[in-house]
Amino acid sequence: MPELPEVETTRRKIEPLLRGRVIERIEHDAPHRYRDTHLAVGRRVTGLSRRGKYLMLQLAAAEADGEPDALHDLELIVHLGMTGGFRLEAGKHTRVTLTTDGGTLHFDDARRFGKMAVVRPGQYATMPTLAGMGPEPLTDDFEVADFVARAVTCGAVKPWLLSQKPVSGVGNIYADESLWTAQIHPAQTRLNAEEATRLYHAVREVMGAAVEAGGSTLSDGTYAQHDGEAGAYQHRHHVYDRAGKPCDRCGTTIEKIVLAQRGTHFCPQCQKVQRQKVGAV
DNA sequence: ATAAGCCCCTGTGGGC
DNA sequence: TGCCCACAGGGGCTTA
Repeated sequence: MPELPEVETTRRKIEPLLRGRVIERIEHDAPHRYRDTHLAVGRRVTGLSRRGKYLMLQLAAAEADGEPDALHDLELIVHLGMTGGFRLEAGKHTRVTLTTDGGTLHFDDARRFGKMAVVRPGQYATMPTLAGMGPEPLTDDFEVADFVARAVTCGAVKPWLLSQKPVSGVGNIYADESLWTAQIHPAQTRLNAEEATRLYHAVREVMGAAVEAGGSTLSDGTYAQHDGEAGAYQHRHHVYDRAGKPCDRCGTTIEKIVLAQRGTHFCPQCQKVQRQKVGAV
């Protein structure tokens, strides 16, 4: 469930299970994927936060006893990858088992693209995407003027969004949905101010609505939350996984292409590539 | 410095 | 039915 809305939904749902708990064991057999997890043992989870698609558990000495302003001296970073998620029961694809004084959570990850690491707070040198993460789309840190200025020189706009640099947390689904909303072709380069402004507002609108809906869960239920609850935003997709169906805005058949190795869905009528006029006033 | 390409993994579904 | 290929919501690394 790896885009911002799904990660944020996961954060909210597992927070009550973890906040204030002391980690007793973290079991797995892949130390290169789940780095330094032994450092978390014996510490108390004082809070759960999120940056882009990364979850972080704030850890403090167990004696801190859940005080909100306890000095947390380590962070457990979790990235769900493509297929990662927490479960109450162990399953065929359980990769990590996290036991606290309040119960057990299983990290399931069929494709094993998920990662964990225990680090000093803010020490993200081994995670370059996290270290260079752009602003959160739903906070005031995400500023239209800055976004517009960067978009003027950007390469193909969809890969640019996926880079996590202009804004954090946008993945394949929400990139396609945002570009449809803004009526911009995913392969367009160098947006003008008007286009970039539309895209800025589209990203905020789409991400906000998706968080509110609890994210997207595909029809096979793969991306349901730990308690089996599904998100609802999949019912509001306009282009993602809708190739061959009519555009909700103009009725033209939605197309699917491959762009930067990712499936890309768009309306060829509403989202035409605009060539910027050289020397335009 | 930035961008494009390949790679890491496993499972599933469609086409033959 | 069985096999093979293509594809799947991510990110890191190498190369140009």
